[in-house]
Amino acid sequence: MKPARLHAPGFDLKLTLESGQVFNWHTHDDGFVGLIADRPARIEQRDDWLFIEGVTPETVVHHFALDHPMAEILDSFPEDEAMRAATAACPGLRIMRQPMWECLGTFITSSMKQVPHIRKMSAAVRELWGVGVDSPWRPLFSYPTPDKLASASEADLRACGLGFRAPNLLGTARMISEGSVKLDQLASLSDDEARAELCKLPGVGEKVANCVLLFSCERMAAVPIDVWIGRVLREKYFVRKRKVTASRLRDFADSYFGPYAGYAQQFLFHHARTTARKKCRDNVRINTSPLPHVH
DNA sequence: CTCCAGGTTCCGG
DNA sequence: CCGGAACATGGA
Repeated sequence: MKPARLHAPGFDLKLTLESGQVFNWHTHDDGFVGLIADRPARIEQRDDWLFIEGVTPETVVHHFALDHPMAEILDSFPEDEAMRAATAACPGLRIMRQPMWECLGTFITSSMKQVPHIRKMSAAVRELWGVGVDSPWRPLFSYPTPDKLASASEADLRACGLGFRAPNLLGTARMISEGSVKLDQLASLSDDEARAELCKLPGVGEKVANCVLLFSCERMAAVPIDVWIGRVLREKYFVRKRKVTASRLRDFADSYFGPYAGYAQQFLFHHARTTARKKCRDNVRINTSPLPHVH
């Protein structure tokens, strides 16, 4: 496929790929390499232009949701200080359109893990049971199908470092494989119905279900509430309130942020994480600075 | 060595 | 309904 160029003003490839919604892209020189629908792709951004190899620009537009109405989305957010700071910090961040099964599988393994760990576990699962895809840039592996994964053993998955998540991923793969939950039927359900259906799967609770709805089902109102978002909501919207329960947070998130609440969540999430990392670096600097000697 | 990480599930008030 | 605890693993 011929290399192509795509004008993508207001889009930030690096920010989008490193915002914790997707775990299977690799840096390659000044660009990124990964699979889109099992086709190897290399994308590099220079200013407002994307340089694309391996797939069509149309594929990139769809996968990275370059067609999302960002002006309308930003306009729909509530006006408060936390949202203003978060949106200002995240220009160009898009919520991608991921394949459902892969999104579900990786987020099942995400519980109590940091992003780099999730990437590592996911890579191990791909390399053991996925299909190797020829790529000019680096070896790539598709995410194994439910059928393929269903044939693995729990011990196999534990060997990938999944720990207690192994039986969850395995059990979910088996249920999808048997057809007791049908992912391709979710589209016809309401948000609540689809969420309930996903929650039938082992290892899938509200948070993971909402990740799947938001990142792979175009349900822009779905708000995954993890520890980070929980912290942000408590600090910014429940100031000095005692004992804000999880269901209270969920009700608030569902009613306050509007039709694109999932986008609001992703901006708040990324902003919280980046400012926390900065704070962490500052602390390290302070702690490692030489102590004054007292004689 | 200790602490905690994009949670879920089960159990006892 | 709500709070606690167990659940593996690895990196800081």
